[in-house]
Amino acid sequence: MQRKQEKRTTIDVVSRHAGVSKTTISRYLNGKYEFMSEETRSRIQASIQELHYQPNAMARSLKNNKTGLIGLIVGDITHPFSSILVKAVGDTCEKHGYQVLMANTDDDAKKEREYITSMLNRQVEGLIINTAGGNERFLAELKDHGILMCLADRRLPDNILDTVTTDTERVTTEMLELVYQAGFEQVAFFTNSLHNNSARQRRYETFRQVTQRHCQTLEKPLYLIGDKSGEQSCFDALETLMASSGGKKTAVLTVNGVVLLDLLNAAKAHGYSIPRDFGLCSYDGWSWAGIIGDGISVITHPSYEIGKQSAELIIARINSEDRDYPPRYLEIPSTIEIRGSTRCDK
Amino acid sequence: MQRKQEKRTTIDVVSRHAGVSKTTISRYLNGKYEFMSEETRSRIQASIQELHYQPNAMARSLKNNKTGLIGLIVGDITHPFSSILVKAVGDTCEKHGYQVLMANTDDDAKKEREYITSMLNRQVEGLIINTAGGNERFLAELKDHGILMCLADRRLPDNILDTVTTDTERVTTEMLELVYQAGFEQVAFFTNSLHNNSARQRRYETFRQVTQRHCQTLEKPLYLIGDKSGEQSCFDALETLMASSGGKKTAVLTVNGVVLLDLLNAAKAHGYSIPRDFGLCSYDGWSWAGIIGDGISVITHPSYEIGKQSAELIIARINSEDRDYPPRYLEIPSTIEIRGSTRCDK
DNA sequence: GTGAAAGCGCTAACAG
DNA sequence: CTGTTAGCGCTTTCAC
Repeated sequence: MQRKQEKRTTIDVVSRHAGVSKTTISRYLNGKYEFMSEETRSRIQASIQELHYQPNAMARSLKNNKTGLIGLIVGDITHPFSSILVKAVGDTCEKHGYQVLMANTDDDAKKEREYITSMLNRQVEGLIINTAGGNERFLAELKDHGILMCLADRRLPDNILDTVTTDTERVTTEMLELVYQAGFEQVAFFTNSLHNNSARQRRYETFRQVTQRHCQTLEKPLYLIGDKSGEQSCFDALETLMASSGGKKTAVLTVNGVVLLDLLNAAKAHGYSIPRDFGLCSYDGWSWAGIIGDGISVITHPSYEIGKQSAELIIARINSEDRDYPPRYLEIPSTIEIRGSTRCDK
Repeated sequence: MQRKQEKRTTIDVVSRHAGVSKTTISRYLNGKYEFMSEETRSRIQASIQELHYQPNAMARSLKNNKTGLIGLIVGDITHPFSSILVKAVGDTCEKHGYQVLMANTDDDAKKEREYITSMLNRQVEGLIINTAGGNERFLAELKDHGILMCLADRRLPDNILDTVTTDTERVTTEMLELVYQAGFEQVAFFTNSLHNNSARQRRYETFRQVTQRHCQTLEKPLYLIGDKSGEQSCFDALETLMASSGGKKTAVLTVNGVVLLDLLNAAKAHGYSIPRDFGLCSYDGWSWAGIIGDGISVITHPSYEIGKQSAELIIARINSEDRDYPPRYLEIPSTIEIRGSTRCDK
């Protein structure tokens, strides 16, 4: 048994086996049955079955200039948002006969550029990008070269590309208003680095605006938590916050599930109880948010829908006659779930 | 601006621009600098830069019969295990110059077959499969056709393929012994369907053996929770268990994080407190397990390592001279974290 | 209805 | 050192 490379059967072998030309086989493969007799057709079918023939997709792509491949670039596949996005994109692409080439950038702009380039060399027909940020110029150039792209979740200034994101401003405002209504007098914002991350920036910016309207007296509304060693810096930040709260009913909004987890650990370490010592709400409605204490109030990201719509947008553009129509911009609604963590007992 | 398809520059254009033949360009691309003068070399370099030339990877693959593509099939990308696996495979493949074609099967054997076939048509050089189960024959046939595969986490009978999994038997035994030592008198196993899932089967089988050794008196040690509507059936199962516990100190082992979450919800609904009313431990050391109550004792799956080793195995086989060497079988150690949920106060 | 032949973009003998 | 030539496996005119 020394097959090693075991060459797959090619169209040539099949054509010989069926006693017709490659052309006819090709026609058969592409469903152009009107160009052959009933008999030829069934003979070809038999040969293909017998030889277990499977056309080489690479060769096909080369000729057709159509690979049926869509590139998906995510910042952090480990994050639940990304994995749901991946699933949605996969499901949607499959429905349209596309397959997904995926890469994880660890939110590194350089890696992002490398993967995009590599995928383009593989002739992906379009790209769905959850961009790490910092590649504005690069992406703009690609667009000028006629590369088809759709941004998922994170935007670019001026929305020069198809974009699917959420109604962050609306849902953030609503959540904060609910917290104030519940009786909290001040709210702090815990986040990791805002650098190059348009989603977090939008969250913070809205927070800032709402906070201003409510005549915030809190001396330090923003707490930056290190991206990596979140636990310790979160522990310290919480201490600072509680020390300076001046007896006012205070709540915290965490920018995502990761920071939320850091904060919960910090609270536990400090011996704080929620919502007795401080109120809490967060983005990212991860499954466990409902069973911590009396439940954490959350803003849930429509991850699946973002992925689905991103795929639909890019496929629509690929299949469109005029691929240069103006960029589409979609905002998918997030949802709010109010639970025990934002109850305020005066 | 009506570029539409905007053809990319090809090797032909570059060769003309640089005033040399395609062959020389090709040599340049493949780093065979010894075959050209210093001058030619720099001229080519200049042309490539100027024209922004990027070789077409498809065409290259077709010629070389080497795509640099590895297929990754996961059962459920939404599950943290899978997303970490994907990350590990991606990282490792990148290190070796491979790229990942990924697909999610929803643990559906038919989808699995379809995706595998489609990937093979795209000439992936090897496959890493977290198999849904039920495709034993299909996979065995592929192997006979010389297809290179590595199984991740879930095994096949007889280990006919390269496989990377965990030392489930050891770690399960150890965890259960710790629970008995802590003072619990009986342990029940909560799981979703064992059908076609070798990982769950191994967990249950080990549980069963350990339970027998401890002269289990519990009338019903196994509780099957529906795969989908887990909450309700878990609620009922918990009720049954508590009703039949006969005053004995009882603990529960849940087969994964999903069932654990269902059980926690059920316990909350019933008003049970852990570990006062029953002890609890689980597979899947998800981040939140540490902050529920006094922490949940968990068995942590070495997901990243499984992915990494799977990729290493398949790449090793691809690059090997004799690709037919016997299958490798790797067991990566899981780890145990004991927390408050398995404390037993008599 | 069917096939011969050219070619997608690249690589690899083989000659010079 | 460099170029000519013949394909990789498939699709597509164009002719019979």
